[in-house]
Amino acid sequence: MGDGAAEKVRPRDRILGTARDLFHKHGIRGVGIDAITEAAGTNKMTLYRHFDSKDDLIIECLRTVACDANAIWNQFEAEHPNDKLGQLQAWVRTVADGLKVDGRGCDMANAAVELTEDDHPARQVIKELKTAQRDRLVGLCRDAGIEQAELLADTLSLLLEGARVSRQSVGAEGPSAQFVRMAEGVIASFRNTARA
Amino acid sequence: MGDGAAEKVRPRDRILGTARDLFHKHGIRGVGIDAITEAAGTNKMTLYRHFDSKDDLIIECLRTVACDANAIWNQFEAEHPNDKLGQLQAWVRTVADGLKVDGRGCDMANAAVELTEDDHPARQVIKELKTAQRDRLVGLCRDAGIEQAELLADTLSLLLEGARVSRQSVGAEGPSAQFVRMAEGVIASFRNTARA
DNA sequence: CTAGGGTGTGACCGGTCTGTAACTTCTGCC
DNA sequence: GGCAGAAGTTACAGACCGGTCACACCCTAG
Repeated sequence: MGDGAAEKVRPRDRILGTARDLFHKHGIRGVGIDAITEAAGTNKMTLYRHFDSKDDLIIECLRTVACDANAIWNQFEAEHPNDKLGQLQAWVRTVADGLKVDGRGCDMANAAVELTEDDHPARQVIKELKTAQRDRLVGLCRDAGIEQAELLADTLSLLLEGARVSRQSVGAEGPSAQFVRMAEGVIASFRNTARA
Repeated sequence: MGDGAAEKVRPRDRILGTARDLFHKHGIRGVGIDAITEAAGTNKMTLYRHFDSKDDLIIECLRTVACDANAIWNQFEAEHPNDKLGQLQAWVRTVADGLKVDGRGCDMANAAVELTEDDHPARQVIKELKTAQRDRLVGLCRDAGIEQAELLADTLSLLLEGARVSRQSVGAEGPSAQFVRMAEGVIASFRNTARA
């Protein structure tokens, strides 16, 4: 029931999509393989034919998350061509909207919290993808003409990461509600600092 | 073996201490009751005689974490009497040291990430205790003569929260390494803002 | 000495978890 | 139409989970 047109999607992609959704909502450790296959309208054997293990599925999910994030970055560039500062402001706005809409934070960060084993295969993937995101933000800040681009990018990163986890701890009315004001203030502060 | 003097500690306190330690290291969902009782040198029945359930134990652990945090706050006051700005700087330094030493973040925030059920009994406790911490930081900022005390406190909160989760994602050499510089910069910026 | 409360022991329950095996059914392509 | 490969089904293995039970123990207070 209610499947309809979506049925044409390959089982692998259905599994990937629903797993990502369920992991996001209930946490990685809070979702079992059976729940994923059932929600994806398939079965356990098919899942294990496409993915070596749950860990493999987790990693593949994180990659699609990063892929979607990159698509949004590209959208910023398309909507504000040759306006790096506009792209940075779009980033702030978009990210702040996400904070209001979604109660759970960053899938990568959440995964890092949940998967506590130091040698978990997903850990290096998380580090890799998170670092790529940081690099992209640093590049944007640098292109926007900010002197201390790394420091601004890192500051914005921590503010965002903090806002997302704070939202999960104390809710949307907590400190995370001030994210836009903070981010814009920090950006303005860095733009005025030709001295330093 | 290796117990010795610590044997005089009551089972309840041993359970509480080791549970807190294991939860911190491996995450709440990553530690079973059996692992706790074994590490605490006791057994499951004794645990359940002192705590109604695992959820109850989790909540009690979080309370001791908050209690310890409050003790550190009191220490700041004792070491820098009548010097609110000194207390704020001590907070920054202490918190930054914690970032270097400990690879896992805030137990409350981690618990909020792990316990995804909206009505989980620990969630309201987390919210309550986190709010209390925020209030204390706001009070400190206000007493230090900062005009926009709430905004500064919230900014510092998000920076810290973000630094702790970033450390788990990309390691100690990532953005979290700049926490002190960011925090001091933000504080200085708020002190100079009598205008605004 | 004795009574009683706190503690330890081992078995057990029902449930869930990841992952596998053998077999059947469907689907797309020549 | 028929064939190969993908997908579905059922059952199962082995481990672990939170939680309970009946019972034996020990230590201390009276």
